[in-house]
Amino acid sequence: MRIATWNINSIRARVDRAVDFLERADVDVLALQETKCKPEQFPFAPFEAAGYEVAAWGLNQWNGVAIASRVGLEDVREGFTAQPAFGKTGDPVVEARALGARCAGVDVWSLYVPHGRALDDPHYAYKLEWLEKLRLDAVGWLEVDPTAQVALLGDWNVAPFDTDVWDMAVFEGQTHVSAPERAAFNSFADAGYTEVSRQFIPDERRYTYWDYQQLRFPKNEVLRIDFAYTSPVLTGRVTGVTIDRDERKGKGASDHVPVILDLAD
DNA sequence: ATGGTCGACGCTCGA
Repeated sequence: MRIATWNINSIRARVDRAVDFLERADVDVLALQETKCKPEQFPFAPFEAAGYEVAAWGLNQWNGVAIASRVGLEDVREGFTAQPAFGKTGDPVVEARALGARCAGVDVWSLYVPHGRALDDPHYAYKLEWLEKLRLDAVGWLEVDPTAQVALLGDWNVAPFDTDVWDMAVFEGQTHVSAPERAAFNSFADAGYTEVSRQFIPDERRYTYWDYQQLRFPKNEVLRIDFAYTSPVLTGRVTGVTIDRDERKGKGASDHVPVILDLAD
């Protein structure tokens, strides 16, 4: 089985790329982030024509997560327990940043971790709380069933190592590289999860995100921020991980590329 | 040529 994660940066702008990718890469389950639409706007038909069921959650033009599967899609969960809310003005809202579903016995989570914006921005505290609450849930699932097969897939908006950014000098005092963010990210490993993309691709300069600004793709000014944590039993099934850099090429590319996990049957 | 991006509910916001 192959499962993948991809921050698609608008599913409506890139549905053809998404379905082409599923077929070309022979992917069974795809976790999508930044779909940027409500379910009633989601282009389900091309996925269904290709043989995939889709669960989608979105509240407005921001955020949005979805899971496409051709191996079953059960027990869909919008958000996790105690997922924090955020609102710059007005009442805080639980944003569409986490969607879970069971696909062929694997609890797949599509995660779009808050960006943080700046170290002194309320969004940064929100990001840290969001990760902590997710960790508590992830720990709880393994307490209930230590053999649970859980995949925490998505855009984590954290660069865990200095070599995950093209130039640390540029990131001095910025989000994505701060010690609290890195500690929050690493706490999932303390909880028994393994970040398998690093395990299988330990090489430096294997990036997943090239900002559109400042010609960062041709200049290779990039980040590694898309990751896949797997629970112990699922980690034992992972036979390989691929970062599909080619998906950043050409007209109409997302600014992120897919990360693909191969699982033994 | 010393700049240069996208996507969305877009005269602006978020990444």
